[in-house]
Amino acid sequence: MRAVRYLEIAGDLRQRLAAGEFVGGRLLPSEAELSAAYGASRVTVRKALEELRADGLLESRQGFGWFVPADPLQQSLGRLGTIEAQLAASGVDAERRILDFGFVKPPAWVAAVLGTGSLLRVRRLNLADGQPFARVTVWCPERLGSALSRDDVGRASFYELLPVELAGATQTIGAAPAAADDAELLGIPAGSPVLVCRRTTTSSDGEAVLLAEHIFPAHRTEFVVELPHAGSSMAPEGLQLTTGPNGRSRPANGGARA
Amino acid sequence: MRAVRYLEIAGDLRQRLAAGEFVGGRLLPSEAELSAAYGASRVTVRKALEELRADGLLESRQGFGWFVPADPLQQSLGRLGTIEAQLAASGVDAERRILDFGFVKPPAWVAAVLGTGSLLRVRRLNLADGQPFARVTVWCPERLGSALSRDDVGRASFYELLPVELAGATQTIGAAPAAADDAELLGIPAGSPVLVCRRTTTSSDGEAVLLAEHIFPAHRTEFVVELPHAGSSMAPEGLQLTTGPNGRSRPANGGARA
DNA sequence: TATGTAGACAAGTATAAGACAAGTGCGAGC
DNA sequence: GCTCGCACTTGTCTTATACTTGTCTACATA
Repeated sequence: MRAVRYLEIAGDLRQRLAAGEFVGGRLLPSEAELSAAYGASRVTVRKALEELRADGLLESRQGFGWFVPADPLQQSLGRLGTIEAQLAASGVDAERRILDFGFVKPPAWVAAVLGTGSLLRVRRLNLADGQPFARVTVWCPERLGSALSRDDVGRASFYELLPVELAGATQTIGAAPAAADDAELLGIPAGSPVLVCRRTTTSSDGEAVLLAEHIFPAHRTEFVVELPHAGSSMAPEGLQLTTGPNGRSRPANGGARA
Repeated sequence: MRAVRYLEIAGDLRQRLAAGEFVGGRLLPSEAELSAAYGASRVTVRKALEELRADGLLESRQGFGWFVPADPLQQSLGRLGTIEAQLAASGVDAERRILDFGFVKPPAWVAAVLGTGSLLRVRRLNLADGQPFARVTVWCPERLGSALSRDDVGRASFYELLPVELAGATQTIGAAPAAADDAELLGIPAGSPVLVCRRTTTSSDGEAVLLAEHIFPAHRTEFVVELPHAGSSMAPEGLQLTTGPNGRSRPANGGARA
């Protein structure tokens, strides 16, 4: 089993961080010192440090050093409001930038919902006030999507465009490490957490007609559910918690980083 | 009947993978090493590896190596049901292991909701069929919590225990990298994504009486929302998307390296 | 034809060693 | 008070070697 040096060092530093060795506003040893201590080059040590930075465990300032951030990843919670209200209040324009528009063969998990036929796939980046806000992929059967142009999907929502009556939807909310391309589009480090929301919309005749995947950067986004009556169950009404079938021990992101 | 070499190798690798020989954020032996070990050419070994890649068991990156993917398939979509129903149906026992029970001064974000007075804090680990399932922290005002014993909270839920009438709740669903201690409890690597659900429950007289934080490993958990009518908005009914104040400066170039 | 072997090459990654620019902290000197 | 320079830091780049996967061709064998 091969080992990767910088991941080893990152793991060791992670342990030392968890042990509280560096807390208290103190700086870590300099890259040069760490390099000597671990017997690795500065490039390698740096990669390990970048790894921890991507996890929000460390920060650095040029000319100063590496340190444990004062508030490691909390915040961004607290003040709440609807997205529409926020956007309207601050007068920002919600731009939709189409990244990709075309008919493709769906991957397995999409085919399981919409069928294996050719599907219209639209990938776009939603911007709020110029800031990337969400990476969206919409899948739609060719039968319905063939009437749509690239300009259509940039102007209006699929709900308004599709010539079918929509009945209901099922939405799943999960989390995952950001893929490299999504991370770049959203302006976040690869591997940092993103909220993944997949919604299957069905028409009034019970057929799945739309599958949308929204990917939000976790540090800027969260969902809020208002529950008029608190149920006795752990999961609130309207929400169902599902567990995956596997107890697979999730490996460290050996390659998930890039 | 002639044996097909690359299928033999694939089968052997499958066993070794199932035995957990390679998990853990490390790399498999290189194709050259496997080639020597199995006495087969690199092309043959490669075909075996590709076989496992097709099954989602392995991934590779050019110049890096083969590794067990961070995301063990999606699935778990489709099969829906409440957590209670699922647990009951599969006959697993949902154990609650109390980690911590005591009165403490709340951190700022809790004090903002429940006040700055001393609070009962219960930290526990929820297990489903022996597997860690969620790390839960419950905060409760001393006035209400002083009547509860450690055994009480291990046996029943707070909803059943509190002598007040509960009116409603607000739940936020977000994602974050796992803290080191949570990661250890849940059996996942530190920094990997977790779903963070915080629910504030209010009594019938409008006072916040309970604050619960559930932390789920993202790769095993996702929320499902059933939406009878599809709204025209991007965010489904009952869900509001909120953006944080975003004062936090994320590392500008964290993982932006391609 | 299907399968396997052997080899070569391109492209990407890991690591080392070094150089330089730019930012920070601090003390000497004014 | 103030500026200046020095020491030290991170940020970024180059050069180089070794190793890895990705892809291809040529050939052997049943």
